Amino acid sequence: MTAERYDARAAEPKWQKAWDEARTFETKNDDPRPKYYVLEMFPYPSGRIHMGHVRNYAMGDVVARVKRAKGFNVLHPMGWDAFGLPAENAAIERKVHPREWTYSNIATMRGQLKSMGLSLDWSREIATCDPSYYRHQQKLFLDFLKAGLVDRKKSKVNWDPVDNTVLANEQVIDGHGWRSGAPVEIRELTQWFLKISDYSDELLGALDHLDRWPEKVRLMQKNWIGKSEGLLVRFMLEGARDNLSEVEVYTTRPDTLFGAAFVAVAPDHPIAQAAAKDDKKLKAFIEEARKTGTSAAAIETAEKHGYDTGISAVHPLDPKRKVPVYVANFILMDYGTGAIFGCPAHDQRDFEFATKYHLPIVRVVQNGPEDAPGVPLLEADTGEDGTLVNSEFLNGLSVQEAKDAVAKRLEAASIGNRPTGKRQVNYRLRDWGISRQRYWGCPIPIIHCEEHGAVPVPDKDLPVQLPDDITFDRPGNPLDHHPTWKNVPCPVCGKPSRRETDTMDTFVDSSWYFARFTSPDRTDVPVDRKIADHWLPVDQYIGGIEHAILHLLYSRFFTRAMKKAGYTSLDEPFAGLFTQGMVVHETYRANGEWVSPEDIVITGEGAARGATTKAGAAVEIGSIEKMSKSKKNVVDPDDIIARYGADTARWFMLSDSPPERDVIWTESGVEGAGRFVQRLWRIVTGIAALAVSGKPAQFSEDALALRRATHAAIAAVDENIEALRFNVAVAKIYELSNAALTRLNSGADDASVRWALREAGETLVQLIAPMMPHLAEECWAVFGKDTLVARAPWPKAEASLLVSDTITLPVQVNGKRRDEITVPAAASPAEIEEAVRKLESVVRASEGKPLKKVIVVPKRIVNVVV
RNA sequence: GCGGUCGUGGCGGAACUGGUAGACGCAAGGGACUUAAAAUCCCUCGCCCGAAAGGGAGUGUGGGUUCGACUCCCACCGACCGCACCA
Repeated sequence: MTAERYDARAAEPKWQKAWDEARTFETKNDDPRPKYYVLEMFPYPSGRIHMGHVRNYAMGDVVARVKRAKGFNVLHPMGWDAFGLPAENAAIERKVHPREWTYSNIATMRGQLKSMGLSLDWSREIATCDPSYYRHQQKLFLDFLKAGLVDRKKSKVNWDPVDNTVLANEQVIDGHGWRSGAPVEIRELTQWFLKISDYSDELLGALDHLDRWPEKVRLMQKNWIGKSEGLLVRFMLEGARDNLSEVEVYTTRPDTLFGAAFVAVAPDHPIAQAAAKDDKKLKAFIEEARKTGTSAAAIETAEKHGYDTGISAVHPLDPKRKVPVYVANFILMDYGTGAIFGCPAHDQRDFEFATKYHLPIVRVVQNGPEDAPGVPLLEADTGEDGTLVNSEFLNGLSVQEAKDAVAKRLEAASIGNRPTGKRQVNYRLRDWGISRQRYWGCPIPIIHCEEHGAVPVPDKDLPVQLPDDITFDRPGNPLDHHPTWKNVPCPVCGKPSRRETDTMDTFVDSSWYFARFTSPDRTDVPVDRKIADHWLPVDQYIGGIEHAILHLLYSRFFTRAMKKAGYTSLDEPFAGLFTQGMVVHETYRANGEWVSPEDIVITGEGAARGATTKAGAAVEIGSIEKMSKSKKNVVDPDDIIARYGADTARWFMLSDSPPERDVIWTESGVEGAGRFVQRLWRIVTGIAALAVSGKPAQFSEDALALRRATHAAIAAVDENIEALRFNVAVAKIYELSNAALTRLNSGADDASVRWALREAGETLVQLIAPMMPHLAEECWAVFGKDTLVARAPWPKAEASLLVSDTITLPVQVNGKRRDEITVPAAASPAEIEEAVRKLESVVRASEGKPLKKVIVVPKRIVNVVV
């Protein structure tokens, strides 16, 4: 047996070179085998890869390698989500050109990814900041424009005052910019929009068929789209100026119409605006409401305020009833009609409002005697179970019946030739504003002419390239400050015109890259339709949960838009989605300063667990958090790869924690993974040293036991990898390696044992190959193979070795395990019962009393009831 | 507030559709080898009683269904995540 240690540092580059030279992972589009497209979310080239990338790409690589071994033609590409703000920040802070900064980061990170030994087809690499990519994106934009999927409109936008740009609704989190974290302000700008809301219902409905997506993500998207079914209701007004004779409200609870206590409109509603013309107080109120609408702090504490306009609204079901019209700060102008009727008894906001302004609170839905009309409500009753009361012709109906009855009655009634009510479905999802006032993004290919308006850049002039000579010496968009770039003739009339200086939201870049990977060599079109239709959808997409809404929803829309524009034939880009957890690490502080894990020593365990710095100072162990530079709890993949090798890093990322949960990075965990690499190496070199001849006709009992372990491991590892339960697959590999090592250490005089050991060894190598590919190749060579294990077919479990002649069943007495019994596998339940009744432990436990019942569950368990 | 996910040893976690709870790894303890250390190998390792054999309770808490519950149902407690004036 060799005592040499496995040298990852020497072996890993060697095998990476071997794969490269054999073009092992380059994929041909015309390969006749069934296709399988594995994709991990491509990285932003921030500078260096982090452990999260290692985990993400290790998982994807396991899937890619296993599918390849199973005979699929696997597409597993990599690229760069390369436009974005950090490049501009680097330009400002360090005077580096965004392009230079980005490409140098890409070079570094490409090198790091290559050192991981991922089975990627690098010949398909793309970077979204490259004109060879974004020219097609500009073409797509223009085709979407033709297809009626683009809109240009003035709108209130979320303005990020730190990044100096517009954000989509999805990019505002708790009133703060998703990247800068700055409180978002509201501004009015003319913006380009992609009409994602045209697809609201389809994007919602199709979620039901995405059965290989996490339930959680589907639910988040469903809530985001926010479908509601309701009724538009017209209220006639008395006392409004500017000929505003009515207000239309939107409601999902028309059944509660007889509980209406007021009508409220948004501060920006025309009625509010008109009323404010000769009401200074109202004007001030509206100003105030606007302010609180934008400041993030106010949103949290937001108290409901209203202003009585003095206008009356006539109840549409009973003209004798009149309710006051308020302007209220909690009404949103861009949802529904910007106006509501308030029913305090059955809506919590309306309840608070009515309480504050002493408006009547009348219950109209009753569910049980405790809801009697005389009993005052302490809060709104928002339940939809119950029966209508106090509601004239609706009395006695259920909520659903009443909704229908009101809708029918109002649809039939009309004022001025228009029906008083109209059913309407509303969505929370708004159109996707894609204009960004930034330099480092895809230019929007439009030229503004005074005469001809927004004119598309002709195809022959694409791409509209970003100019290189730009400066970042003043705030705002460098494209707008550029002396010449934006001055171009109108494509229609040739008169001096102005180029659009906004660039596209970078989420546009990532909304179709998966399609571009299918034919990245086509310079003439964004995608080759036939090839894209062949490869798409992505069979397995893997990435972080943080993209549950933004990226995934945009991509689903974009895929439909591409279909409409004639580029592909599919609706859904990702058939299978897996969201992996983060890599987290303990945090440490000494004297109020964050301390890096490298600089501390852990002492004790359990409650006594503590830490000191290497210099001996007391260290406070903090919470476990996502690795971040600011908390110094970062472990650099390069260091780990240099010290242990890529295989160890990959193995550790796949072990222990379920892939969808966070994994805690620990020093001892990596060491354990490193030990396993050496142990496997010893097992393999030990087995390889044994003399083996042909497959024996007879196996000894020991040999057979090992063979059973081998084939059970194949079955279990396969099953768990298919289900993406990498941690369990790893455990099953440990079991087989333990069995093999034990066998090896207790001697192998028997030829059939040696054969079984050899089988176990080779199987082990194949099973680890998707996770630790370099070690596997080295071991494969030790076994004398002159082929790559990366090209070897996936092992198959022999069915005959997965079953045995006898089985051991646990025996319970009254549900407690008391004994076990070994019976022939073919034994009938009656025979088993017979044998169990005679068991000494059963006789003892029953104390001579007759057995009430014996339950035999075939192949599982026997339970005796005494 | 609404919606969701999850609570299992010192730690990460496993347990197929209701059928031996704690696989596997980490940490810990003991031993072998060594001049010594590292590496490696062997043994022990959830809790309580017991020298052992064996026994008892046990998967956040309380109840229920079942021959049998980590798994299903009800209520509660806790952690995490998402949404949050969407009419």
